[in-house]
Amino acid sequence: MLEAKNNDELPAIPGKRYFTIGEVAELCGVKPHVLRYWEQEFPQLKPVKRRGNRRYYQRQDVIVIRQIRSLLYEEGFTIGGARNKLQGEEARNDVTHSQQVVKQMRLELEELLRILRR
Amino acid sequence: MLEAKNNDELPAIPGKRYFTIGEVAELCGVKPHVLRYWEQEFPQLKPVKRRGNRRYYQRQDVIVIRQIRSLLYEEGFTIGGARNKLQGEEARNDVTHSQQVVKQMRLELEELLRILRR
DNA sequence: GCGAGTTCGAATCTCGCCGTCCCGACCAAG
DNA sequence: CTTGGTCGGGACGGCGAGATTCGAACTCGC
Repeated sequence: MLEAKNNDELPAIPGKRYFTIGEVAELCGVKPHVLRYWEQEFPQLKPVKRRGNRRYYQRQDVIVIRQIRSLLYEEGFTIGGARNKLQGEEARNDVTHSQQVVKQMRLELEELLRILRR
Repeated sequence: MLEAKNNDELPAIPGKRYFTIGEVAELCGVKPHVLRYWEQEFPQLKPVKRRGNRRYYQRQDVIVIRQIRSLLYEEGFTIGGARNKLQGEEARNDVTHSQQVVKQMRLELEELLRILRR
């Protein structure tokens, strides 16, 4: 399991469509049971569920989880505060969200560049 | 004692120089023992003390306390989070930073384009 | 300068947020 | 079919953020 880290140090999100809870846990540095708990606390976190109620997270979910993580562990919000903040955050001029998007985009571009150079 | 309220509904700060802890408690809707507790938690909160270690708050202190109150009870920060936010709350020009990032990205994209054209 | 009310700090107590642990059962990939 | 990941749910726990209690020291109106 990943150490508790700054959000910036988390790995790029691989280019696949779906992730299991364990993969997301690795990607976000948050344990699976915490992910299940957050799911109860954040209405905006709703992974697809399939047979046996297994969760399948998409890239967007991973980004949301990283946002939550950042609000809780870096900015120092309570869960309620983070929930409200996320809620009222349809606003795309939110800085941390933009940063996330920009960062993710750059990572993908870099990977693309690597592929192109072969 | 004042009800738990939105910060906006708190009374105006009277035009005097010094306030006792009880007055500040009224003015801010926060109990005296909480004010003493916050004093341990927020280095930026340092009322003058006089004979018998009695606290005398100035208008500036009242304003700081209302900020803390808002961060904790309205925005949903933890004490640590509120402390950091108060701390780093200066000359924080996020907009220019984002612009910086976007500009950097465009440069990278242009380079990518150049590579693709070869 | 007297007495009612306020404030002092330190220690102790409370409560619920935010997980943690454990469980037997279920599921997916090799 | 085996192995290891995942399921929900209930019991458990640390600790963050106050709340309470105390006797003593102080302030202020009269």
